[in-house]
Amino acid sequence: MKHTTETALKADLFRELPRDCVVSLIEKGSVKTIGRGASIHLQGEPAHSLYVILDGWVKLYRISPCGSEVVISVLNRAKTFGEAAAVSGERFPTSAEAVTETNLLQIDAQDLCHAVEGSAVMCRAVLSAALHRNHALVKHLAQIKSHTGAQRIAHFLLGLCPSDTEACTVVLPYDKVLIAGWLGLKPESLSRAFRKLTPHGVKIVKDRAVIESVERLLDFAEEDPTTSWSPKYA
Amino acid sequence: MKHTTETALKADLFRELPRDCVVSLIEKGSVKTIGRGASIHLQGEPAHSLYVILDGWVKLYRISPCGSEVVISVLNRAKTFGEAAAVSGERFPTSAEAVTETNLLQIDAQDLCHAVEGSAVMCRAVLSAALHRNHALVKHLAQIKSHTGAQRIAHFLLGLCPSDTEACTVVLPYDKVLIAGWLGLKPESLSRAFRKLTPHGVKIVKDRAVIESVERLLDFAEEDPTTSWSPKYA
DNA sequence: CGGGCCCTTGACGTTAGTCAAAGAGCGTGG
DNA sequence: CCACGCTCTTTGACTAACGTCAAGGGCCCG
Repeated sequence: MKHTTETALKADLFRELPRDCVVSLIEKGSVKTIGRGASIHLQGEPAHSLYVILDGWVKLYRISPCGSEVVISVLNRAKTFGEAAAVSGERFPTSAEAVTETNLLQIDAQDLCHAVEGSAVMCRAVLSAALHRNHALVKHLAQIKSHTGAQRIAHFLLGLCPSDTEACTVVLPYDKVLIAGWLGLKPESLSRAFRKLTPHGVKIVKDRAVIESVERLLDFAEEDPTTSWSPKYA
Repeated sequence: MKHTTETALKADLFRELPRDCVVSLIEKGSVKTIGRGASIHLQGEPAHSLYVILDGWVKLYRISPCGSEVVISVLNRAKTFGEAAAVSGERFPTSAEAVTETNLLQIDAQDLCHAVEGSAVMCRAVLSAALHRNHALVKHLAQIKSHTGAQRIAHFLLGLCPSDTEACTVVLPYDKVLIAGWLGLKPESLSRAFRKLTPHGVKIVKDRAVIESVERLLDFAEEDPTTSWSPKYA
């Protein structure tokens, strides 16, 4: 249990809070191990809990009226989800599902509510988490609206690169079906879009991406789609 | 000034709060009238203020690295923006611009911070506003990812309809360039997509949309794009 | 060895963006 | 009052981006 607490303390939601104010909350939670593909909660359900990911990957998604799945967010270790809905007594805006075998810490909404009521810093922490989520959504939305599939992949890969390298090889963190969903593409389109990156110095080998030049990739990622078809740098 | 206060009290952010706790905050704010097309704040600026729209329309948008504008949100009377960034001492995640002549109440971030520190309900209110914004973003993102342009327009129009009618005429709330931006389309595509709604009982006349049957439009809006091209209801 | 599942590829259709042009409203100034 | 210029909107022709359907290869696991 010690280990659980240590991991949970590093969660984005908790890391800036005084330790003692958080530990009691964490220790009220229960740890769950769930298998790949298992559902954690459903969109529209009352938000009975907040979750902290101790290990593994979780996707948040919505099912549209016509039945297709839309990936809203993909989270891993030390990320939390459900906290905003939990404190407000609302319903989950998305469904959540494990995409790998996953260890979760589940904390009761009421416990969180009490903690928030008892402590202004805790309230601020939840607020700050919501703001960051918001910001991430806004950025993602902007990407989807203004970049082509290949450019979105480029951004995705750049996000996986260590910041100070010029050439690097990154491991794709989850399977390509999920990457496609996250980037708003079908798997077939993803596969083709990967190949459009070849002339920009990216090779995909199984679950690895070999990037020749981060700078070159960034140029491509932020290039105006309008200008791309007439490069004539000859 | 009485009138300003009354309008501001109806803002989504304030309406559930005890009146006296809000009035002093509102009265610290200053009213501004700004013209169509004028900038209110820029993305990346420190969030010095929270704004309440007293009258008019405001768009929140981002400029992508390649220079294109992405509309994130379009707001009108009694909506607030900037509050989440203001209380967290962050930077604005978007730029804001008036799309009509607009009256704004501008409230200093520090005043808001003090109010939040002094009152748990106020903190909850900000949190709740952030959550709703979040939810709206998630829904919008899901729409963009899973519906065609014409279907997004259909949803947009349905959102303008009074809830209990079968046939109705709605006025488009702002110009078509902005509607296009909001729905993730170019004006030309919007114009063409409008025409695709004709067989589903929608006519666009100037700035009005005449809807023959709300139910029929809803069917179209939520139909699986896959099945749409072979309806053969003959 | 066989059955899934993931991933890729090809052929084709749909959707939306680009470029160019022209029509419709509207305020201004002659 | 009308001509003019302006912006918003529509249209046409073409292209790029993406989805769909179908097929096949690689891989893991029973």
